[in-house]
Amino acid sequence: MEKRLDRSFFEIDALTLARKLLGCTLVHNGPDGKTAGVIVETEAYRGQVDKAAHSYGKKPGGRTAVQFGPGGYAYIYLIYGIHECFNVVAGAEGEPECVLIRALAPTEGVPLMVGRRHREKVEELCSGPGKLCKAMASRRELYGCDLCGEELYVIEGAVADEEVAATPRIGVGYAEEAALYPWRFIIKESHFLSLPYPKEK
DNA sequence: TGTCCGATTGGT
DNA sequence: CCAATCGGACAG
Repeated sequence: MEKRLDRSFFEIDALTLARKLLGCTLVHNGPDGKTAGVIVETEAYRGQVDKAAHSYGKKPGGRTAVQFGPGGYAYIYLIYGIHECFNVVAGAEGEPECVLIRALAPTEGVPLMVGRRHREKVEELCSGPGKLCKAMASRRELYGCDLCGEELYVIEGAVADEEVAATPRIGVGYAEEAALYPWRFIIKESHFLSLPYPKEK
């Protein structure tokens, strides 16, 4: 029944991985308990060709070091001095790519999430990159954590193309031409997105 | 060493 | 609309 994704699943380009992660379930099995949610919103970042990526034009080392390693590890960084964002490293060794997880539909550990977030509504527990990190206790201590391990892992899942939309990424207006790349993927009808998807006519 | 600013969020 | 809050990136 429940199958955990193995290393090979993550060893592909970030664009492909971002799409394939929709419908999969991210699990955090930490000291305080277990939380999990279905991935409903992702964004691809490709360091070799993408001005919006932290690893763009960079050599291995520093904040993005883990991105240069093999796929299937956690890239977590501090944003605005306050929040943290969780990414899945994509691609093979030497390819600095990753997928930002932007929203989840909670499936397990909701009371734990409520306690960590100080919010009651399930729809708002994980509806943004910083929110889901807080809800799942993804602190920077998990930087470089193996996603094929026991504390952090992903369960296989899928969604049909008709349920998916691709849009420009959020908050990357500074990235010139890359700002318009349709590298954000969402499950359109999900009620757990960071931004509502406009009604189709 | 110093300054600038962000892959955000929550409260005015 | 705006403050919070800090480390990475880059200029000097």
